[in-house]
Amino acid sequence: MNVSQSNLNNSVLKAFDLLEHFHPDKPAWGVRELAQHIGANKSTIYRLLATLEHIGVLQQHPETEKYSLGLKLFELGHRVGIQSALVNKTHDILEEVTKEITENVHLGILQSNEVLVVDKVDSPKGLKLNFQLGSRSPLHCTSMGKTLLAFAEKQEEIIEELDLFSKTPYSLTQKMGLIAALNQIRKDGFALDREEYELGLICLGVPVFNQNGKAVAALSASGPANRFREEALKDYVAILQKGASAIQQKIGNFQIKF
Amino acid sequence: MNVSQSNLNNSVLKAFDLLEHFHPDKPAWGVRELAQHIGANKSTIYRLLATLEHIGVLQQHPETEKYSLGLKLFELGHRVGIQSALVNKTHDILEEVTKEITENVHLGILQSNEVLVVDKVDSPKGLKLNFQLGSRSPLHCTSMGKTLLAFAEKQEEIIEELDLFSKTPYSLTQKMGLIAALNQIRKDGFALDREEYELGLICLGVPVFNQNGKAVAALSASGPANRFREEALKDYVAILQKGASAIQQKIGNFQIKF
DNA sequence: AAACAGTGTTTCAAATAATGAAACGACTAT
DNA sequence: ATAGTCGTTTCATTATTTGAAACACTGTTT
Repeated sequence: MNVSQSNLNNSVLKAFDLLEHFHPDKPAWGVRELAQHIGANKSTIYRLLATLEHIGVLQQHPETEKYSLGLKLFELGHRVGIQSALVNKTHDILEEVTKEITENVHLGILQSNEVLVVDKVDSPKGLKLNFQLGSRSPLHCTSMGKTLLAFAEKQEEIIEELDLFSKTPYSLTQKMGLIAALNQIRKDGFALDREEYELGLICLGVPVFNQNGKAVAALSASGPANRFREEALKDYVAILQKGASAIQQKIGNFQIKF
Repeated sequence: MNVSQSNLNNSVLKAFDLLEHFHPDKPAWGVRELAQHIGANKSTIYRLLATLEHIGVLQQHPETEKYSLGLKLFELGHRVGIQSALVNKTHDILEEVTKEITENVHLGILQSNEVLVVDKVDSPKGLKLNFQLGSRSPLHCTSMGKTLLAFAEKQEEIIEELDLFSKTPYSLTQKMGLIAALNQIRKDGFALDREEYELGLICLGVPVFNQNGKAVAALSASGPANRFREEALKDYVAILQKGASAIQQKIGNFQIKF
């Protein structure tokens, strides 16, 4: 029934496929509900959910009886190498950058043709963003995404696979335009996102190189468009680049293994 | 062969059992190595590892070919409810408490008879601790643990299950002594750990109640013993308790579901 | 050079576990 | 009462996982 790939373990694939459905937009599921949504048998889903609940990977709300992601995942997620190899060493730097730039600061890496947010520090000013830790954003319409893409080794390959959808009227939706933008970013050393991802939001990103000169992450600052002063761009870039080199010092030849 | 419980999915249980072996002390495993350690067949472990790698739950080091925890877990771990329901709302408060108390501040919850560290802010002073986010500590010899235990609903039940091992010469290893300490903690409203967990380390913990009056977390400050001033204890407690009530305001009737 | 010890990987019949339609019990609303 | 939910269990059928052995590859030792 399942198009089971080679000799991978089917049950394990199904279990993690299940977990994927627990995202912020729909964090809690009942048995039938989820079975129907996936298009699988209720019994199967019931048993998978029960199994995952039994080991704490899911937790069940005592009243609604719906399942949501459990503390075992919280625990495992914080053991991941990126945490110890990158974030633990560099969080302090992000704090400093945030203090100087007084905007929301994010650290992201390229993964599966998206930006994965691996660390962040909120702006001391009010406005908070919903770029959560562990969340993903598109490459073509974010400052971190464009930065990572501009310095990526397999740039062309990745671009071929991208869906250049229009997130706002300002998003780059044409391959040619995106490539031109990326060339400019490589020259400038930074990427600007003027409301390409969200109206009213401007982000600025710079690459973070490891000591082998490979771009392993992107550092960005984000704030409301009305607070952005064109003439201060140079200063913003300087602060971010100072942070990026500070990170470079700390991480040695760190690299994401893929 | 496996003592498979009721009708839980065996493969899923095995997969997560595998993942448990990737802890900070041994973050990378090869196929045979892990198979031998678990006492399972190489083929089985090989296929499980390959499956988990295929979906990004594990990643393989390009040179050593050993497996370690992957970014998919990072992503899932940060989606967990506790994150959005507790940490996201209260991290700012932890920052403030840290500023005032100028020591390492942790937020922990009771889970599986241990303290699970769900948020932390490092002291502005040098000395950092190795209480990582997502890590677990024993209940009987930590300030957060004793706090949570002192206000736990099923206190007696839990104590019966605890192994009161001696982490340092100061650890409480007798049931009677622990119970007496817990009674005192309930009276005082705070718990002190004087090198019970680690020599040279003193921690102070207070309970965090939700708006239904249930103790859902513990807030603690930790620092080197030689920096601890006996006469400032009241001030420390006051700062922590102020933070705890600020958290109480924010979390409503939040509760861990178990 | 040849034998050896160490990896990870594939094979294939035998053993086991997952599957799903249907029935069940426990609700709630009509 | 009836019909609609829900989660849960049953049991024969089906599909998958299993593991000893063989394989391919590496580097080391004889």
